[in-house]
Amino acid sequence: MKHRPQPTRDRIIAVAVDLYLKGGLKDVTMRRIARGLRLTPMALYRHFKNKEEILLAIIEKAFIVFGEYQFRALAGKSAAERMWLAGETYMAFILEKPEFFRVLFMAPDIFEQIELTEAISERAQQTYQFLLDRVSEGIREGFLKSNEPEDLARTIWAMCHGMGSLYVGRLIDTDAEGFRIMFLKSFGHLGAGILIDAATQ
Amino acid sequence: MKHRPQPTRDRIIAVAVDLYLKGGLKDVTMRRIARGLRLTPMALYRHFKNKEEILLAIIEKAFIVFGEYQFRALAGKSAAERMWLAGETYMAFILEKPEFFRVLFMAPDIFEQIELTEAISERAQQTYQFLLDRVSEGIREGFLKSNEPEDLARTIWAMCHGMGSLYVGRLIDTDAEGFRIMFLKSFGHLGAGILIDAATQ
Amino acid sequence: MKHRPQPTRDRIIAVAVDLYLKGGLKDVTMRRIARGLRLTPMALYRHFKNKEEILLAIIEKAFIVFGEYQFRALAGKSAAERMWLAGETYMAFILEKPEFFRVLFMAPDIFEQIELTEAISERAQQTYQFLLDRVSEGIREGFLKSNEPEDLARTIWAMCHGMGSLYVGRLIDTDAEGFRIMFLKSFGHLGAGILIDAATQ
Amino acid sequence: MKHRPQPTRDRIIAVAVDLYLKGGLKDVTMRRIARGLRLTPMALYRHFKNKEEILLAIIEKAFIVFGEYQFRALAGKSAAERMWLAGETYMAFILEKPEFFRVLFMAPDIFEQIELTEAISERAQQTYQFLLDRVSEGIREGFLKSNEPEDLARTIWAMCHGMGSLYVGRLIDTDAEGFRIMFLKSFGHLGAGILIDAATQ
DNA sequence: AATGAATGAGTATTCATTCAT
DNA sequence: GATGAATGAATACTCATTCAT
Repeated sequence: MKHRPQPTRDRIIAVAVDLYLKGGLKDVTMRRIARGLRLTPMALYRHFKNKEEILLAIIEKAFIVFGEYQFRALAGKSAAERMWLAGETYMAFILEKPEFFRVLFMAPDIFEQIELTEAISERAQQTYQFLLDRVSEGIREGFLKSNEPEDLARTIWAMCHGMGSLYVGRLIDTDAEGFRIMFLKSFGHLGAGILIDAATQ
Repeated sequence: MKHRPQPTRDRIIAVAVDLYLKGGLKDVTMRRIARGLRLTPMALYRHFKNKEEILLAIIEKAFIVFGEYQFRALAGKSAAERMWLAGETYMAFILEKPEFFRVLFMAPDIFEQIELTEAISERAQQTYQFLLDRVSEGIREGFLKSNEPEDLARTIWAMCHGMGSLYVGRLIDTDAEGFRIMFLKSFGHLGAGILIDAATQ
Repeated sequence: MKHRPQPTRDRIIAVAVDLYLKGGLKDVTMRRIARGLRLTPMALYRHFKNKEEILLAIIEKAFIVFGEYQFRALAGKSAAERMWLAGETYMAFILEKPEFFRVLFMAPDIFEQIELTEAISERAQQTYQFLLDRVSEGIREGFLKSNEPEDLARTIWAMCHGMGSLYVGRLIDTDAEGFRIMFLKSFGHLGAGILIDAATQ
Repeated sequence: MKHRPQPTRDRIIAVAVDLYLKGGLKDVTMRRIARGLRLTPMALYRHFKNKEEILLAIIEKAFIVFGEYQFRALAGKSAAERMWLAGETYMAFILEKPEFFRVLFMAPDIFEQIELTEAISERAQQTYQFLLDRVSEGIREGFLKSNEPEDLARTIWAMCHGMGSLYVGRLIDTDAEGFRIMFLKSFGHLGAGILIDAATQ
C-alpha cells in the first residue's frame, strides 16, 4: 500500500542537481550532498553505488525531462505547426528548466569526468534527428527550402542552442519574458533571412 | 629601454594556460604548474599572490587572444566585408583556439570560482557591441534589414555562438574542415532565410 | 535424530574460508561474505555475534583439517613408519592446504586481531607433542638417537616448518612436485646428517 | 656543515616498522605513523611520495640490516668456520632483529600489497646463494657430503628459517638464551644426523 | 530469518597555503 | 628568488555495526 518509491534517492538527486547548478561540478561532493540532506556522507552509499552513479542519475533525469518537452511538439496538427512548436518547446525547456539545459548541453565537464561521452552524443544525435525530421516534413510540405535538410536542421539547432547558451550563461542580460521575445524574434529572422535581398547572397 | 621581461611570471602563465587547455580547470593546480617549471609550489607565490591571480591571468590571456581575432575583421574594406569577416574570425577563433572559446564563453566555473562575473559580462557586452556595430554599418550601407539592429546582432551572435558551442562541446560530430563548411552554410542560411517565401513569415 | 544442519551458518563459514584462502585476511569482510551468499551484511548477524566469531570459525576449521592430516600418520604399523608418515602428512598438508598452513603457522595477524594467541600456542604445543611422541617411540624402538628427544622433535619440526614456510612464502621457487622431492631430500639429510664424519661434530 | 640526513624521514620509517611489528600491516596507516610522530598525516608526504614508498623503505632497511649480518660470516678463516658463522649470524639476526626477520621472511602480506614479490624473491635467492657458497666451499674442503650441494644448502636454510619462524612466531616457548641453545643443538643434529645408523636411511 | 536506513570511525590522497629560512 | 617543513580542510570511499522493522 505504501511503497513510496525511494524518496531519499530522489532527494539526493535533487540536492546534487542543485549543487551542480550553483557551483559547478566541483561543488558536487558526497559531503555536500549529504550535508544538504542532513545525512552522513555514508548514507548516500545506501542509495547509490558511488558518486558516478549520482552524476549519471542527474543526467538521466535531465534526459527524461528534455524528452518530455520535445515530445510535446509532436502534438502539432501540421508539419509547419510541429516545426514551430519544436522551437517553442526548446525555448520553454530553456526557460523552465535552465538547470537541466545546462546539465545536458553546457556541461562537457560532467561528461568527461564519467565515461559518458557516448550517452551525451547519443542524446545530441536525438535532438538533431528530431529537428531533421521537422525539416524533412517541412520540405515535403513545401514550406522549407528543399536543399540540404541537414544544414537547415543544424542551423536551426545552432540558433536555438546559441540563444539558450547565451541566456543561461548570462551573456545576454535579460529576464525570462525578454528572452522569450528575443528567442522568437531570432527564430523569425532565421526563417525570413536577415539580408535585404536574399538573392545577393 | 631595459625590457624587464619578468620571465618567470610569464612562464608561469604559459604553463597554467597550457594545463588549462589540456585538462580543464581541474588540472590547473599550483603543484602542477610548479612541476611544469621544475619549481617548488611555493616559488609561485613569489610571482602571484595566490591561485586566483593566476586564473585571472589565464582569462586575461584569453581576452587578449579573442580581441586579436575580432580586430582582424576591421580590416575589411566595406561594411559588408567587415560583417563577413566578423563571422569568419569568430569561426577561426573557435577552430584555432577552442579552449579559449571555452574559457570565455562556456566556462561559468572559472568565473564563478573567482569573483569575476563582471569581467565576463563586460566581455560579452564587447562582443555583442562589436556585432551590433557591424549590423548598424550594414543597415547604413543598405544590405541589412533596417528594423531592430539589436535583434539582428543578437541573432547573428546566437548563430555563431551556437555553432561554436555545439562543436566545442562535441555535440556536432565533425572535424575542423567539416565545421568550417557547416559554419559558413549556417551563416549563409541565416542571411538568406530558410523559408521558401519569406513573406509568409 | 533430526540433524539440524544450520545450513546458513555453515555456508557463511564456507564463504569466509574461501575468501580467506583466495585473498587473505584483508578480503574477509562482512560485506563480501554477504555478497557471496546473496545476502545483506546484516543477515550475518543473525548467525554470528560479530566478525570475530567468523574468524574464529575459520581458525577452528583450519585446526580440524590439520588434525585430520596428522591423525593419518598414526595408521603406520611401526614407530618408524609412523615417524615417516608424520613427515609425509605434514608435507601433504602444506601441499594440499597451503592456505590453512598459513592460517595456523604463518598468520600472526589473524591471531593478534582476535584475542587468540592462546589457542594457537595450544595448537603449536599439540604439533610439537605429536612429533615428540614419534621421537620417543623411535628411541624406544631403537632407531633414533636416544639423547634429548625434545631437541630431536624440535629439530624435525623446525625442518618441516622451515620447508613449509619457505615454500608457502614463495621463497623457494618450485612447483608442488619439486617441493615434494625437496622436502623428502631434506628429511633424509636430517636423518643421515650432512657431515662427512659425524663423529667430528 | 650541518646537513643532517633527513632525520624526519628516518623517524617515519622507525615508527612505521614499529607499527608493523606490533599490529601487522593493517596497523601501518599514514594517520598512525603521523600520530606517532606528533605530525599531521600530510606532513609525511613531504618525505615520501605515498604509502607504498614507506613500505618500500621498511623493506629496504630490513634488507640492509640482514645483509650486514650475513656479511660478518665471511670473516671466518676457513670454509668450516665460515659455515659455522653463517649459522651463528643467522641466529644472531633472529635474536637481535626479530622484527626485521619478520619483515623479510614472514610477511608475505607486505610484499603482496606493493608490487614487490620480485624484490623479496631476489633477496631469498641471495640468502640461498650465500648458503650454497658455504656448502660448496665445504665440499671442496672435504667436510661436507659431496652430493647435491643445492639440497644441502636448502636443508640448512630450512632448518635455520624454521627455527627462526617458530621462535619469532612464538610457537616455541622460550627466551633468547633458550633459543640460542636450541638453535645450536638443532644445527648440530642437522650436521650429525638424527638416526642411529645413517646407512639404514 | 532477513532487510533498509543510517552511523561513526577510519582509509589514502590532493590541494592551497603559511612560516621560517 | 626560491626552498623545506608542515598544516588544515577537503576528496571519495570501506568497514563493522546499531536500530527499527
